[in-house]
Amino acid sequence: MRSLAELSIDIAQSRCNTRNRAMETLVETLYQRLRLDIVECSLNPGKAFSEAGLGRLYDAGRTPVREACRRLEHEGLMRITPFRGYAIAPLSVSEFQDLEEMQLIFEPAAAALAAERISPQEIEELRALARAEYRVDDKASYREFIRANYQLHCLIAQATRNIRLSDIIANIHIRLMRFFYLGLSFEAHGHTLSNEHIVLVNAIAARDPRAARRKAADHVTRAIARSATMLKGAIRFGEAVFESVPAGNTSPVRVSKPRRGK
Amino acid sequence: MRSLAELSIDIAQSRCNTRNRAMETLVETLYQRLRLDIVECSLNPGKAFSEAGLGRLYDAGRTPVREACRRLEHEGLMRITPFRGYAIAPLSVSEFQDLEEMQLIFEPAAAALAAERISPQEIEELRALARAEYRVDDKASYREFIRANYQLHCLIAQATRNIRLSDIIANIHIRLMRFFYLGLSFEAHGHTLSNEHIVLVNAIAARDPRAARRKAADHVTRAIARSATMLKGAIRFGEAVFESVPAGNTSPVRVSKPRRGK
DNA sequence: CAGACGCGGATTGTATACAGGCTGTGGACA
DNA sequence: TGTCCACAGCCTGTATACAATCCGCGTCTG
Repeated sequence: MRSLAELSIDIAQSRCNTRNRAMETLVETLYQRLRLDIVECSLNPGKAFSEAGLGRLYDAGRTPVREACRRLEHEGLMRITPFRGYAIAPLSVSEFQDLEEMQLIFEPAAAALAAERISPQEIEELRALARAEYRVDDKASYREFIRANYQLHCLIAQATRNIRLSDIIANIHIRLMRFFYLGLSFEAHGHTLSNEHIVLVNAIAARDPRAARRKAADHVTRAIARSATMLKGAIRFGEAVFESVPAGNTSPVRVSKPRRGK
Repeated sequence: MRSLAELSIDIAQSRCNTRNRAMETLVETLYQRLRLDIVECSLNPGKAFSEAGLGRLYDAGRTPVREACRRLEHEGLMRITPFRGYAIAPLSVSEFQDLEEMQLIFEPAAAALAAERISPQEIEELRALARAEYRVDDKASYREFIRANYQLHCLIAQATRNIRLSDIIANIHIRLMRFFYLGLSFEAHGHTLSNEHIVLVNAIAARDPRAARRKAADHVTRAIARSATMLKGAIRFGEAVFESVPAGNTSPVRVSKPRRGK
């Protein structure tokens, strides 16, 4: 199994393809680290921060923090309130539903395009990724599976040869990963999903766009159905909080120390 | 006909819905102005700039320029090369094709969703926008039509009630507008498109998702077919340049004054 | 006691100073 | 004459200083 560091690289590599070189500037590294921590939920959704606070946490100045956070905001991972402060973007049921709705639109289309344009070696990579399963009780294998799932879908998106489309799909999956990392399991058994993946990859490998579209649609539809039942138990006040968060730090308002007595 | 100032507001209002208040900070105004100038191509595609140069142009410091440009880069309107400089994102045939491909995926789906969720008064707004036509020889009416077309499609996207999806569709149209502003006309006569819009809006107003999906698909398909023939005359070396650009300023490399003689 | 007002403190927005990187030019050398 | 190397200059990346903004609390007033 791969290490966490490699995972960071994996996620990093498949991000916005428009930027060519990476990991050379402070903003870039900070952005990568923050993104990983947000996606893996080591930074609790909804948690509030100040620029200086984040700077202390990640040992960086305010300027890089600002830039990295601006980028994360644009990707939906962070929320910025002008003159107020920063907060890790909270996870909500409505966001989850929006993302699933988009998946239902994008993924079948992407699969169809990929079936027409994918290269032989990409097909091999896809097959390898589709073989990934996980054991229900093994936390590590589950996290590994989340990564493989992400890579699989990103690879299909890349195979469309439409960079802009690929970026958008990758972003959707990045945002979805937070829900999975927080414990929203894909399902009770690890091989059903794997089977769906294999069927989808087969259709793409056969270069059959119509079949690929249908299989992808089936896959997403079933995933939505599965998560729907799971979400019910996790709803509090219309917002889904999948992990206990210290009450004082959930609100995106100012983080203020008690005023000093005179 | 509305003024240019109002157009600026129109475009501004329908941008990324995640940010609530606008036009209060320097970055925000600078961003809006830059965006408008890029979309309307008063800043030539491909033109290179330095932070200080842009700052002089728009009377702002380097920090706001940086932030605004970063945002524009993320939206595909600007290109940043680390340690090198900034350039207005060039227009390429491949970008145009990518955008159209995405339109073909998103618009029918959005139309179908909108048919289910749109409100009565939004339908009225849609009808008003769909009535817009343009006269072939009237530059002003053409620009007005571009704006109406943009608003129409954005309104449909908003009616999906999926903010993330709506943002993405709006971005696609913003990027497409540059091509139109540069002179890639929609077609020879102004009413064919209007007719397509009216048919589409009718399907949405009838709350018929299947019809809406089909009409939107037809609309986009025809638009692609129309633009395909027009593009042929505008291709130079694989990159489309629809307007004469001073040769010295097109390349995204460093803008450097000739070195001072000793 | 309720509501309005003003001040304090902390935080973000912006400008500016400093450091590091990249490119182009000019000269030295083969 | 062609190639390589080093320096100079400009530019971006980052840190820091100053200004503007907002919130909370205390106080004052009715």
